[in-house]
Amino acid sequence: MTEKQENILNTALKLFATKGYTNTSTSLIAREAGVSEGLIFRHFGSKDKLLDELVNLGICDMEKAIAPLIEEVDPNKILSDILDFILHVVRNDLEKWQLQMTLKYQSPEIAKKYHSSKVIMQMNEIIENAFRKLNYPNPKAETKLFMLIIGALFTILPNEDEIDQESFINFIKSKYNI
Amino acid sequence: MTEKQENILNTALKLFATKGYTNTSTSLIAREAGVSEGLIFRHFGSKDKLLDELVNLGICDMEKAIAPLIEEVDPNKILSDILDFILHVVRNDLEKWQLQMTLKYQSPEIAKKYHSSKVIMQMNEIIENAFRKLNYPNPKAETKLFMLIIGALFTILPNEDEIDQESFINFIKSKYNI
DNA sequence: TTTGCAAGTAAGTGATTACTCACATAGGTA
DNA sequence: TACCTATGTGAGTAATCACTTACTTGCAAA
Repeated sequence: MTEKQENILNTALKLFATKGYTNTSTSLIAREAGVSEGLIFRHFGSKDKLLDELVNLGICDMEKAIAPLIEEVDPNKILSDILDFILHVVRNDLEKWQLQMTLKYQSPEIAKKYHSSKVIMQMNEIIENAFRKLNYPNPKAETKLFMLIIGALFTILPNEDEIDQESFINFIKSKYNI
Repeated sequence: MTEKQENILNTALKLFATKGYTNTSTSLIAREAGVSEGLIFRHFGSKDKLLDELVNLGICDMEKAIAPLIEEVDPNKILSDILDFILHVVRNDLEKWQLQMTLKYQSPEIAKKYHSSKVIMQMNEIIENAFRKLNYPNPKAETKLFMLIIGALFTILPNEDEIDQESFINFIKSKYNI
């Protein structure tokens, strides 16, 4: 992985996440990344495959992020950690994760691949297990709602100031008694 | 409003909602609507203004939809009716409402206009008032969460079968004791 | 030293984009 | 009848799109 390759990936990630996939041209990516447009196609083949590559990298990041949760036994800590993680991401790593979360509006086919990936299934399992341990009557639906809330947080939190972000996360925690 | 004008509006609404704004060309709209491409610009000026027009019509629909809620006094009925309305929309009028709900991924500027429109503020008020009547300790945050859930439902419900749709809505109702 | 190959570029390609313009057609009014 | 205006069209426009091609450059192995 050369420096220019990384430039392309970082730039594309930023632009896809902020402007959207179809709204971002390959010529703009090249210009912002400081490379010739042809290089994008030399390394990644097509604009589609470039997005695909970013999603794959996102899946890797996701795997690293949930790794500590797999061994965690306290269900309350699991839910709490996830919400803290969201807050951390929105403040520090937004672009990287926003792309994954808004993927369904960028490219439905690639989104499908992502949402049926092993990590997402694993994430589901971890959360469902937590709700089961906590004796929630309907852990499956509870998980679906929790995942829905997490995803939507990425679309509203970035527009709020830090205080509101934190107090809203704390409010959600209180709804789950954590 | 001539028949061809309405064709353009209906077709654009369908395509913007399903394919996305930037992914829908004016030539495709014209072809699907059975009119010449020039007519779109004669009547609406630009692709942007066409979207704007659709959003304005959406705001009108929204006003009609929440009108009955303004006079409703039972807070539980308000929340319940809103969730039922979501279910009804997803099943019968999806395209029309999906555009509004996914607007932030289509055109951030126009989305801003929509989300700061009078109707949305009113909707917020109605829900917040309901939570206040029900003595929820934090009605403002509760409203934000409720709106967040409603918005996100438009992105996940359409992919599920009718039984799952209904049971998930009922699950959410049960979370609010309705 | 020579060879070979990956990295990188500049200048293209045809297709498609949003949009314009000259013109045709109809229906109502003076 | 003559004229006007709104509705509508088809063939354009320049710009931009994703992508290709012919061509360097730099570096490492033979």
